[in-house]
Amino acid sequence: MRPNLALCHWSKVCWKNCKDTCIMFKKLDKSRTFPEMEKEVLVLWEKNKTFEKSLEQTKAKKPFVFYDGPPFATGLPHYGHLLAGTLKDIVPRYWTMRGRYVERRFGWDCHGLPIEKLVQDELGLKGTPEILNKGVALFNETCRSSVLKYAGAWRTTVTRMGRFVDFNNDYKTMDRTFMESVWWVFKEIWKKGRVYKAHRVMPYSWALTTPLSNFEANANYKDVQDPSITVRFKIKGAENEYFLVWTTTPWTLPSNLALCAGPDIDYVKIRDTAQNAVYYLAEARLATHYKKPGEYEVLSRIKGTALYNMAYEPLFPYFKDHPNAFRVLNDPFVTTEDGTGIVHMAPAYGEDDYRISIKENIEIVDPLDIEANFTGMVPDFSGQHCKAADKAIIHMLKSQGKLVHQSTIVHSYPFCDRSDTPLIYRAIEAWYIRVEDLREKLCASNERIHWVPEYVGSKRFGNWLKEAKDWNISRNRFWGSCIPLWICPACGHVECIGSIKELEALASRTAGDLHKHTLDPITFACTRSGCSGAMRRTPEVFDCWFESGSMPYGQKHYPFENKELFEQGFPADFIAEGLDQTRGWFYTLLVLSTILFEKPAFRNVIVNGLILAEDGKKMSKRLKNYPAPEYVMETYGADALRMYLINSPVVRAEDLRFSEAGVKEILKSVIIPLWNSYNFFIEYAITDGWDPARNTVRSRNELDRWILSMLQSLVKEVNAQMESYNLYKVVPAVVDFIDDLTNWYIRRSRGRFWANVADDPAAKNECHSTLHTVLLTFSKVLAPILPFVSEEMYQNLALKGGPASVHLCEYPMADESHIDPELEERMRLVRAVVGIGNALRAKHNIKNRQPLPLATVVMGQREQSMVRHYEQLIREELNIKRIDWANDATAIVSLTVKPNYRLLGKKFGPRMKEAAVAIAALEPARVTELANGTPVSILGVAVEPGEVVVERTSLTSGAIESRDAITVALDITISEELFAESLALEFKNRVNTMRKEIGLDKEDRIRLHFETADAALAAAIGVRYRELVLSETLATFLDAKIPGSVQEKKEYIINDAPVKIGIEKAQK
RNA sequence: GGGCUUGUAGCUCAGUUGGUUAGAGCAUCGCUCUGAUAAGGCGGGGGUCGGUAGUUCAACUCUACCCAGGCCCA
Repeated sequence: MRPNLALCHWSKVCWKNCKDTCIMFKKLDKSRTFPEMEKEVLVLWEKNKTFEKSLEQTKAKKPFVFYDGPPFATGLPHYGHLLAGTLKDIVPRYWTMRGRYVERRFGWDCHGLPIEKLVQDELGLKGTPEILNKGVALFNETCRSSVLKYAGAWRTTVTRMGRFVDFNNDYKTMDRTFMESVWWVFKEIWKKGRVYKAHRVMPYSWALTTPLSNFEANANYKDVQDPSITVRFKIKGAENEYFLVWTTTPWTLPSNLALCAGPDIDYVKIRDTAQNAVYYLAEARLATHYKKPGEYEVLSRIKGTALYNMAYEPLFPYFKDHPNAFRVLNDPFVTTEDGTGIVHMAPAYGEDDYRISIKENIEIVDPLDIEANFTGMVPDFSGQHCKAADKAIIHMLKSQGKLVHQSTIVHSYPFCDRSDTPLIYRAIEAWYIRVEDLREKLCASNERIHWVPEYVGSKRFGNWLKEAKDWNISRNRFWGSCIPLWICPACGHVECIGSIKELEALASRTAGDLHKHTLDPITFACTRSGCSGAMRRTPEVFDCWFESGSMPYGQKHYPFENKELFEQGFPADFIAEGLDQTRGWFYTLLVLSTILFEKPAFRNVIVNGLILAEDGKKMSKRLKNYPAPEYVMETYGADALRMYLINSPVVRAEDLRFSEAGVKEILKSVIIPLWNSYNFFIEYAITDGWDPARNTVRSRNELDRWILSMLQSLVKEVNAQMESYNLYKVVPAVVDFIDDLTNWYIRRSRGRFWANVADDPAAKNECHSTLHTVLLTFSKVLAPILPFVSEEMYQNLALKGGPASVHLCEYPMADESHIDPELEERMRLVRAVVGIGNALRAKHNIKNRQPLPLATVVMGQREQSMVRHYEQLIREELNIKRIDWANDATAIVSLTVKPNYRLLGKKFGPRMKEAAVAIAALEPARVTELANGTPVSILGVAVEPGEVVVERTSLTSGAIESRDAITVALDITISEELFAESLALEFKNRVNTMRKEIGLDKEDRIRLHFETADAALAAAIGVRYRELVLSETLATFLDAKIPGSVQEKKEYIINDAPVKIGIEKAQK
């Protein structure tokens, strides 16, 4: 890594006697961008097999189990995936460095509607009949070959993000081993008697010939015009009396089997004067149906309960002999918001219809085929599509005098998201897992999970679990794991298969692929003795959430392989997914693990929020309202993107408006300053030929000890936050540390780095050692979050013979012996004093280069004793000749006291206001006493100094400012001498600027020439501060004349006067 | 409609068990520094803490209702 060896600059003073050569650091290439650097690091990892090595070297260590929630690879990864990927990288990297074995297998979700829909489009197949017609084999094989179409692109992007994850040893939900484990899971549940078959009314797409989940049905509501008709049902045994019933789905009327009234609703029996008929309807609905009071006459009033069991004549003859049908039922779901208060029930086509009818022992009838055409059960409309039959049905009712009113209604109606056809609600036979009786156990499992943020687990997820519903696990589709139930058509016996071996034994043949088209042909003799039927598999496939929830078992092919390995590593230590998985993966993992093992499947989970576009809308390719991830990574780098993401509210499950400026900001506030510090160190280490083997770590210098203390405090803090999965608390701590490092430690240490080695080799070694230690440790601290820049730094900073990558290092643990809280406090005070001084200069418009004669610093005795030691430092920072220390500021400031409400509020309670007035009114002498530590009595209660806030206001208009308990006063009188010094410093600044501009190396000696008409300036430079100028500009010669032979000439302005400067490089 | 959640400066966000001058970064304006710099420092302006009502000596914080956004569910 470091090919360039150079002469050891330390050879004269080197106590290790390395004499001729030292290993040098690699000089930084300033033309290289961060993305370019990152790509080189990727090549390095690839070449050195860094990820593989990190696994290898921890193989024997305690596992830290991570489950990767599998994404669909039917599209390219977006920011949501990158965010999840970042979390899934940072935590495992961290624990790897903490010495745990973290297997990371990438997972692919291969089954389900997204891919089926794509393939349907690709093959031009509209619905189930066309798929069956073309052949399930062709369809499924096309799915198989298409599902990983984007896998390559995923791998590229995920790798570019820096994620260490195993793509070679990945898992796919379509793997035969995975699918076999799914069978095992299902059979375990079957054996526990939790599987049952039932009807359920669900949204149904006739175009796709499949039921949809409510969620899918909600995705596409449209305003449509539908018929709105009121029909009359003739009451049995009464002449000319009818129930009035309203519907917007006339096609369900042929399947009508009952009516329903609300038990507590008031109904009226009226005579319709125009039609001369008697009608029953809800009293509350009268006004809607009859505009004028004269149109009807009320005969009697009755409760809904009185209508119960009244029989009526069927509208249509198709099911006239249906048992228990054609009577009025009661249920509180009926409202009087619309219609007539009497609801028509077609049990196959409405959720309430179904529920109430089943309770009343009315079996459903469903005279529609899979494409929703009427079958021969309804001969009048046979072959007509249900929606198309509306007109003919209305026509027939009208001609038979059963239609009372006809109009249309515009309402919001769900459509199939994929085919854009209206959905119908329809009873579908499906397989269920009983979950409702498990609610308590689910909650108990959930108690054992550490959620970040906490509320997602306790509130959102907890509430959901309390109302868990039985789980419909079957889908009438093709490309999925098959439900392993074989049913005998002769006797109805059901056999659940839990492994390939079981199936092969029963079928006396080998079973290959486990997908529908290869599995369904496998039949076997009924296992019930005496039955000669041939058992066939039930046609449904699993809900793919069942597979996702089976992932812990499937990826390990448990229990067929890896039995012990799995059991040791279950539950997983960590998963991370989006908030939208509350009802998805989080739920299915928990349900299955609770049924199987009465445990959660994971111990810790970070839930991330949604990433929106900067305009607050969803990211949309069409709207182009967000920058492409590739562009962001190639412009700012993956490190910047990673840190931006984890420093945002998304890691607390809140939304993030993605902002390119935010990524740039991370670069500016973290990565660039870090890089500059690193560059600073390298420059001087190279200049001095400093060898990291010489690192002493401990230093006598207070500034060194301070930054080392701050470093160890940071390490402690970062570990604490990482251990509790609070990733969002890490970046602010890091940013603070970078500020300490660059704006205090390095700035204050420049002089030491610039000094000659020979002057004090030990001191020089201490500052190199310190900064080296800080940067090397810091690179390890940052490694999980900024894997690239930390690697780049590590490669250059690390000692030979150590781990080959920062990602193979042990994570730093806080060395408490370096932490010195008092030192940290002292430095905080020093920086406060300097801060006030700088603020005063700014306020009075005095440049830092203008030396000032005196600063008076007023602070408490204890604080003063902590800070006085740093007088030299403060003088340099503030460019002040002398500091006077004082602890009584009464001459320059006035004191006012205010109560510390938090403390005194408890003491005074309701008398607080009174007390506040009394405290404010204290006489100056008392205030001073109090400020100096003497308690005072307020309203008869002793008030301690700590219970009040003392505020200082300057008495004079001079340069005085107070913050907290510190007051600084600057003497801003500028003597002729100080002014001359400022001129010299200005000149020095111009020369050094010029040195840089003309490309001189910082060690080059120069011959310096200048010309100016300003006599004071010329005197300051050439005479009074001649030595200062010479040494500060590395000049060997200084003359107030520029000979014509000088090539480099420039003109500058100092204090309004033009100055010409000429520089020649001096011979060594 | 229900559960959860968010609303604080132009933008992105902090804000302890309620405690009185509501903070930071960015942006903006002014000043300034620079022999590590893709830089840095100091200062100014900028807020009825989504709204209303209540509890309290005291509310950004607690309660109720309302408004707006989000996720999940119906």
